[in-house]
Amino acid sequence: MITLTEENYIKAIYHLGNNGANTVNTNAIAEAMETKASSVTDMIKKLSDKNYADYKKYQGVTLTEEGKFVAINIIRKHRLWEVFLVEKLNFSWDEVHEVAEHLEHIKSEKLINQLDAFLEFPKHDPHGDPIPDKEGNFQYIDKIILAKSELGAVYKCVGVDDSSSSFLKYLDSNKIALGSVITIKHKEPYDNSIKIELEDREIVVSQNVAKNLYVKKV
Amino acid sequence: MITLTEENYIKAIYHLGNNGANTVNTNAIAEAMETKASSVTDMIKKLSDKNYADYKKYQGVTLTEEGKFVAINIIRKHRLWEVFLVEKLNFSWDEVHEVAEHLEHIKSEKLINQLDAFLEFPKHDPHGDPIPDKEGNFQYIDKIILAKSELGAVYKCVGVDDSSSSFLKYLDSNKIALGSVITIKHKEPYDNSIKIELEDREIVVSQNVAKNLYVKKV
DNA sequence: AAATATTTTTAGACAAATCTAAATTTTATT
DNA sequence: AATAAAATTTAGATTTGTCTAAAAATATTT
Ligand SMILES: [Mn+2]
Ligand SMILES: [Mn+2]
Ligand SMILES: [Mn+2]
Ligand SMILES: [Mn+2]
Repeated sequence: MITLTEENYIKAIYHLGNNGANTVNTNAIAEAMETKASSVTDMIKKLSDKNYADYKKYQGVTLTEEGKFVAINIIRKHRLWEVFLVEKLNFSWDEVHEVAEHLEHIKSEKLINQLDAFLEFPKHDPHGDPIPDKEGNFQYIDKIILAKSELGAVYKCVGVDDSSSSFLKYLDSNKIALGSVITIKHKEPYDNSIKIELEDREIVVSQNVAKNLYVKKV
Repeated sequence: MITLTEENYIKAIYHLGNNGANTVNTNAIAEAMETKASSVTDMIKKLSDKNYADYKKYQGVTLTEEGKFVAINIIRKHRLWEVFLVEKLNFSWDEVHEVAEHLEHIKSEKLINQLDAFLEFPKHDPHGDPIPDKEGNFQYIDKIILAKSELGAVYKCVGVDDSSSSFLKYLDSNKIALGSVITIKHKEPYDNSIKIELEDREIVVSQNVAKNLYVKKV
């Protein structure tokens, strides 16, 4: 039996360690989970005992294959629920994360696989992140951050790195959505802001925005 | 803040006390929750401290108005999720209860109200039980158990008292569903079994079945 | 009404997840 | 290489929900 808390730690370790690739520090986990380092140490030991993580004192932690599988499954559930909330229940993309944070812990294979089918097997969540399939497979999109775009080139918006409500609301108010096609009109060296063309209008976005919006060449 | 465990106790007290009307005993709660009487006493004290229940030592417990409101809200969520699972995710009516037991604790007003709208404001769950609206209002159907039916009269099946998987599967295998119309052909005094006519066929159901199936005169 | 049985509560302990404060190890700086 | 700083772990408490065993209150029999 795996507890809700254990699941949240495993997911945090997975994300912090670049999809389970790198070792993760105690303090990084503590910050992500909004808890204290001592609590993290205790939990890491437990995850290690239960074979979800490899851990050597003072050396950080990595997920085992079993741990990665758990993480991917929670992420699958999280993202499918987000799609459901947006597509079927009229949530906006800045409202879904918090609710999905709870729904992701509901344990029923049938529930999640039927939900997947009901949503017609979506490949991406409302923020552009890939949704793993039943077996845990998923592909990354070949995307870059807007900050690294080339002058004059044409891109499509495909994801966000920052899923905070304030950033998503900023995009909404500027009518930038996933799928929007943009042209790079000017890259300002002084403050790294970027002027982009969007359908009928041109807007200037800050470096901050440019670093958190993923685009793909079209 | 109300915990998941507190919610489950409140719901149990509500159901055991006939929708919050009667006093409920410690042992009855212990049996329903599959826990020990001593644990129940502790929890009752807490619910009383938090003003969800009225409690006098050795005298049993009743829900306060606040407690009843909490109970009705959990029941609303439970039953809406059951409808969702059957209508949208192709669950059968004997599979939904267990999953709904978990989904009922997800805390989001918007989620449940949008789900209600998405399902087009259903009035009954898959077992024929009424679904409270946003304000907590709901009506009972004017129903009786099949055991109390009159010879020769025509009834419609409108609900079940026993939602156990085995009973529901029994009904499925005998093609008895909510909405089925039946005629009472014979009431056997010896073992209280009842012969009923259903569309094209006649079957005999035991007293056990007759006591757990709700019907309404048509 | 006294004795017995049943129900309920209390006392004390335990596991899970957290915290603070102190101790230890590792890393960075002089 | 020694010292200072930062990160991590340990020790000991706390809260929530549970348990067993014993005590107390209530209900049932005789
Ligand atoms: Mn999310
Ligand atoms: Mn979560
Ligand atoms: Mn149910
Ligand atoms: Mn429940």
